[in-house]
Amino acid sequence: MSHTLNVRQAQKQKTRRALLDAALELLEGQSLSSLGLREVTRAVGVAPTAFYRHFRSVEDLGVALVEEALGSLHPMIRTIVSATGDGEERITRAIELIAGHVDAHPAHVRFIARERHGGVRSVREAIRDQLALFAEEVGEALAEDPVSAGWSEEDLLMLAQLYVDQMLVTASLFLEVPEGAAEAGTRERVFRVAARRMRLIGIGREHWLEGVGGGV
Amino acid sequence: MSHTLNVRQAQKQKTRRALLDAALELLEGQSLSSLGLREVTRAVGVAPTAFYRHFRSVEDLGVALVEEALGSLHPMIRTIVSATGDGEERITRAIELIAGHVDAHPAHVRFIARERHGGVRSVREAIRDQLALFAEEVGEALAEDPVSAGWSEEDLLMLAQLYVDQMLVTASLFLEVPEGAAEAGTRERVFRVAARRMRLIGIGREHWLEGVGGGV
DNA sequence: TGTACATCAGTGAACGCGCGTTCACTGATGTAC
DNA sequence: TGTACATCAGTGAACGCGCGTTCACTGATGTAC
Repeated sequence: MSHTLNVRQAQKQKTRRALLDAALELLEGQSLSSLGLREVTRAVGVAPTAFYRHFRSVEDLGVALVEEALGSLHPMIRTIVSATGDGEERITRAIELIAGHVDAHPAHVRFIARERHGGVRSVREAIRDQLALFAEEVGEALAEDPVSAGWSEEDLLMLAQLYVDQMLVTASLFLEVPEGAAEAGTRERVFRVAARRMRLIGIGREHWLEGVGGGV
Repeated sequence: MSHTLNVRQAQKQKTRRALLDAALELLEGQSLSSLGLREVTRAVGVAPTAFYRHFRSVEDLGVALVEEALGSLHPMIRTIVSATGDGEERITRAIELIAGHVDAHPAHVRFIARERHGGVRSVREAIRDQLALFAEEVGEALAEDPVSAGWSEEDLLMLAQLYVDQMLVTASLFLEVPEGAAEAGTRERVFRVAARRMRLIGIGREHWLEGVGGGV
């Protein structure tokens, strides 16, 4: 037993976590490309130089945050796509899950929405790649649904990407809901608009093959 | 005639334009929240202090860029929504217009995609407000289409927002198409995926009232 | 048209400040015997 | 268990640099007479 309860490694992990958490919090009010190394270490309470024991640069830390933020999203997607029930039930359940996820991890959602098109290339690419994996996974789940009988691979992937996109759009709409007295009303409105969008896409899905099946 | 050909004003406008153009170019590789005032003036070739003759701050310049970038988008949207022809023709034409817009104003498209969820509140709000106006306008245009007979105000606005969103998503996909030999193929693929998405939404639109009209 | 004064876009020096990175270090934790 | 040495996460001083902002200025353009 050489590495059980290694105090040194445990402490290092703790500092690393603190750096990631502090960065995520600081990023609620700015973009990654303007986040400073000293800003992060100051928030944690360690010397600036300690940063280099964990990350090469702030950009590097950003890539680590992508893994974390999209990692927390992954199980939710699996739950949504594997849900049973009729269309309307599934839509309601999916949006509830999204709203719950935004409540649980608002900083993760904000980070992904902001940096998906943000100013740091490596972070953009990491997000793009992860979302492509999500879409593939959703595509595979869709393929097993009887509604998808007769769909081409390409059409399924298109639909999957649309769903993943909608999920992010919906999540970032919930993020903008202000806290306070009027919150409930706005939140309800976001919920209804999101449900309508999902419903319209679902209807398009049901009738997709009607226009294609003709004498081609 | 007191203000015809005012040389002073013309010169001032020219410098202002140069500042906006330089900023837009610098923003291809970073976010507004990390863009420096000195960086912009250096690119233009004026003293840092000259900046203050035109903008209070970089944030202020950012808001001006929103007006400009979304201003260039506005006529395109009007053209798309007022187009005639059958569904498939209109989709093709719309995507061609979007691709053409991205070619003509890549920096505008990038700026909006990046700062829509970026780190500067006033710029986010300016973009949100302008896009809400676009959606309203598209909603009004949709209302006049016979296909929209029987649609509620709320449903029309939802569809309009979905179209505006898709337009931006499509534009930012074209933006990512690399230049060079393989460009044509990737561009073609973006075109096809975008067309499929529009088609699916269009099909959802055609059958929207079928599920609602029941005995409720 | 000519002159005397006003305006104001752009200048350039100066400021205090926080930045990222380097370096040799310290001292607690880990390891070998 | 005790001792002697190795490892390495975190320190703190120091660096050169570019930042945003202030200020009094200059000199071309505009205006009044």
